[in-house]
This record gives sequence, structure tokens and C-alpha cells, in this order.
Amino acid sequence: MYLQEIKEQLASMLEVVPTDFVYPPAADLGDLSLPLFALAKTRGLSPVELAKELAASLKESPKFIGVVKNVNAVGPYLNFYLDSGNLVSSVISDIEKFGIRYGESDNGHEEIVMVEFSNANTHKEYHIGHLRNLFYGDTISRMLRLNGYQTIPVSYINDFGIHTAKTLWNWRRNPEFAAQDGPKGRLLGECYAQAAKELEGNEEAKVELAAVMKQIEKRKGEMYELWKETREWSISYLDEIYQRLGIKFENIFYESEEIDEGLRMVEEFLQRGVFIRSQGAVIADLDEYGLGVLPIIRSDGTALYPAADLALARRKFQAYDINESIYVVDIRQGLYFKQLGKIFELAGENFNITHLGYDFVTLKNGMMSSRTGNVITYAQIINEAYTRAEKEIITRHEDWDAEKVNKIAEALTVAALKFEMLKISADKVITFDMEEALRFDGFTAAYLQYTGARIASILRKADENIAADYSLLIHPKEHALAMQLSQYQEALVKAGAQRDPSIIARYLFELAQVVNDYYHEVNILKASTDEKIARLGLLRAVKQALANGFRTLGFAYLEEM
RNA sequence: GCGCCCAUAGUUCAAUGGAUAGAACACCAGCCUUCUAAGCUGGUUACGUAGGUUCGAUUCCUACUGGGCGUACCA
Repeated sequence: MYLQEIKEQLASMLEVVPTDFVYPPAADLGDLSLPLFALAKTRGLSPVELAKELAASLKESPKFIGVVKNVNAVGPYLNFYLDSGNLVSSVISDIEKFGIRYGESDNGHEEIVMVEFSNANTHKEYHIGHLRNLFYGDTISRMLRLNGYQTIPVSYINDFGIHTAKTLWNWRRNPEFAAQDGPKGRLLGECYAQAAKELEGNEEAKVELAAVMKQIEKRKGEMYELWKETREWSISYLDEIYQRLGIKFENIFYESEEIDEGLRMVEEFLQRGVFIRSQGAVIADLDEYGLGVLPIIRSDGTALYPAADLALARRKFQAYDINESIYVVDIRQGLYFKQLGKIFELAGENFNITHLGYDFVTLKNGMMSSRTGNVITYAQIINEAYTRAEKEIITRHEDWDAEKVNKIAEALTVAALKFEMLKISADKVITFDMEEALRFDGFTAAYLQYTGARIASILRKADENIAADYSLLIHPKEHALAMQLSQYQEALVKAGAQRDPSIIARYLFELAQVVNDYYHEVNILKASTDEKIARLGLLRAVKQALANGFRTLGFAYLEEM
């Protein structure tokens, strides 16, 4: 990559490392900058003096002049100016060479990483909190792959907890649910919310609930049969969601399929002294490590969530030969994953597990809670987003047929939802606001897609893909555009290393801003022939970079919108 | 109680041990016989408080204040 090579050459001349270079805050200060504070200290000089000396001596060096156009000392900084023609043509040729793989790197050394995310529950509603997990996990998995890891995206569905019993308990006593038409998977969510509300403080009902749970656990009886049937509804509803949002898993695990092996492992860990019995329950006492106590089996003998997790972890490492298992789970479970890691350590299991946490999604009027009904479900948000997108398209394109409107509206909808969740750093609570989230201007997916569509439109009007002399492109806006394009790989590497998709979201937004600026400033189709074909080549490069970025975040590049 | 996280413009978010702390939205004023105005241009406004380390702190450390989360039978 052009920029990386420049940095390496300058670094070796100046006896620094490529990462010492920064980007100046303003274009007139150059393209690359080297702060001299550290270097000055080791040489016993003032940074300002050193800058002057280095600038003067570099200007004398013919080797240096071949690499960059100019260098200036500005205070304690050494500022470098790249030659526009070189910059633009090198960047375009990098992009042409790598195409869909432009930006990829091999930092992961083909290590095999399993990324577990979208740990949804059956028999419960799917809401915007789940979407953050889904999009974050999906993008992390893809980002790591682009950084040279082999990633295995998997999901782990909790189909066996007490929540399933709650839903079934209510389903049975309120026949109106079963009587309703329409998608049953979604209905189960409503049924659960009502059940949770009614079970609160209702001791009589809790006895009934325990009886339901027992049937499910024993895998026998009427409620178990109902569990099997309803479980399928939930699973197909989840499949529908994943398909609509373009999420693919290599495998989906289910708690009901891990629990038996989990219970065996609990016995094993008891014998090995990792777990103990206490107050009738089975626990891991991790107090001496500052990790408190983790209950594994309830005092009534029924299993808690960690039991199945033990078996799943072992399965992952034994069956898939992975180097690392990443759990993309809400940060509130941070303590749980520390406990799980300690348990494996005490048991002598060499499992490299990482909890990749992210903060939760809340609403302006407080935490989401199915009990109080303060929740925005997946169905609500996607329907609302789609309606708005469709309306927007129809007012702009009266001539489009319904099929075309639908196709574009769908792409805009999925992109909008993903981008809203990914553009915020994982360590921030998202306070979800429907109006803000579904706008089409500003820092949004629609802005990015619109930028892409306008480029595509120009390219359609003049499809002259012929060899061009890119060194003609010396306009300052072309220089700025090439600089931004050249930084795509850095953004992807940083995002991968920090496991933070918001870095790519911001990079793309900045790229789109530079592109829009260029679009308004420089005419492409009406330029002279040589300039025109060169500019079209630049636009093709921009299109490729945008498309690669969109794909990384999981949404479509639209030719028209 | 103990532990973890967060605090930047009216709002939602960035960045950085050092060059004028950036965007977006909102508000005001402009730009469609130049390639899609879902766009562009200009204007107004910010580092919670108090110390410390440092040549230099919004960034690192400590305390405080405010908000959130977790902390044995939810997941």
C-alpha cells in the first residue's frame, strides 16, 4: 500500500518507526507529520531546533526528494507534502490491484477464532437490544476475517431456561394466543411478556410454573410436547430475522442439546473439587479470587445457565480446533465470564476464552423491560424503518415499480438499523431514539449509500473504462480524496485490533464527506477527455473502497436510490 | 458495602500526553438549465469539580460529585 510504503521509507531515513507519523490537523500543514518531542529528547536538542535541522538536511537529500515533494519544519513538527500525481495514481492502482480485497491484512496469521453472538432466547420477544448484539458480533466476525483470522460465526440459542416454561404456562391458560393467526414466533414473545407480568408475586402460579418446567426438563408429558412445537416456531422466526438481515452462522448451538453433557461435567467438576455443594445448591466458590460465588445447580436440582456453557466450551475446543473462543455478550455479564474463565483454569482446561462486551441499549424513558412493556421490538423497529424508507423513495421516484421500491427500501432499512448500532463505540450505552435512528441525513447509512448511488450514476452515464493517466489528477480535492482512500486499510486494522466497528463507520462517513465535497467542486462528465477518463477511474476506486467498507459493516452498496 | 463502566457544544457522539478539541442533529443565512438537494457552503455553542505526575493533561494517577451496571440459586 502506497501510504504505508511512504511511511516506511521516511521512517528508515529518520530512524523512527512508521507508526510515529500522524496526520496533520489541516491540509495546508501537509499530508504526514512527525512530532519530534521524543526524538529531540534522546538527542538532547529542542524539538524546534531539531525540526529545522532535519528539514534542511532532508531537502538536500536526493533520496528523500524522490519519496515526497516537500518537507517543512513547523514548530516541533516535521511536515511532509506528498506529490498529488504520485499519490492519486498510486492509490488508484492499489485499489485496482486488490479490488474487493483492498484493505485486507494478514495480522491474524490465520488463527482460528470462533465468534459466538446472537445468544437469543426462544419463547421470548426479539428486541433492539438483541440487534446490537447481532450486528456487533456479525461485524466483528467479518472484520477479524479481513484482518487475517479464520473466523467461525456461531450462535447459541437458549431454548431450555425457565423463560420457556413461563411462556408455555401462559400459552396454555390463555387459549386466545393459540387461536390467533399470523407468525407464531412473534406471538410467543407477547405471551412471555404477559406471563412475566402475571407471575410476579403470584405464589400459586409459581407452583404451576415449576410443574411445567419439570415436564420440559424430564422431556415427557403434554408441556414437553408443546415445548417442542413452540420451540420450532421461535427458531424459524429467528431464522427469518437472520435471513432478512443478512446474517449467516456456520453453526447454531442449543442449550437443550448441551445440557446433558453439561450436567455430566458438573459431576466431574464436583469430583475434582472445582465445584462444591452449598445450601443445597452446587456452586463454584471463587471468593478467594475476588470473583464471588457462581451457582451452577439450583437447590431444587434444576440446572442454571452455566452448566450448559461448560459443555459448549469443551465442544468448541475439541470439535473445532480453535485458538480462541470469543463470546459477544452484554457487558453486564462481565463477572460471569471472569468466573467461567477461572473455573476452566482451576479445572485445568486450557480454553482460551474472551468475553467481548458491549454496553446495552436503553430508551429515553428508561431501561427496556418486557415486564413493564417498555420495549421496542425488532418487529416494531423494522416495520417503522421500512415504512419511512418506502415513503421517502416513492416521493422521489414516482416512476419506480413496486418491486424496485421494495428492493431499495429493504436495503436502506437493513443498512439504517445496522449502522445505528455500529456507529457508537461498544463501551457506550445506546439511548435509542426512534426519530434519531431512522433519519436519512447526517451520520447515517443513507448518507453513505446516497454518496455511493451518485457515483454509480455518473459511472453509468459514461462507462469509459479505458487506461488513464492518473497523474493528471492534481486538484486539491483529488489530493484530499486520495489521502482519505489511502487510509482505509489503517482504519480496518485499527478497527480489528480494537474490535470496534465504529472506527470503520466514522472512516466511511469521512470518506463520503470528502467525496461529496469533490462532487460539488469538480465536474467529471464535462471535463476534458483526458481529465474525464482519469476522474472516472478515480470514481471507480472510490466506489470500490466504499463498497468494501459497506460490506464490512454488512450493508448493500446501492446503484440507485 | 465491595467491584466495574461512563461524564466533551442545546442534544447524540468523536479524537489526542502536545499544532486552532472534531462531526452530526437542532437553529439562522445561502446554493437545483453541473453529473440524484437523502447533497453542498457559511454562522453560533463544549473537555463535571479539586488536587497530583509532566516542559506540556481534556487524555495518565488520586479524591470528590453525578449517572449506570454487577455482586448465590435470571441469562
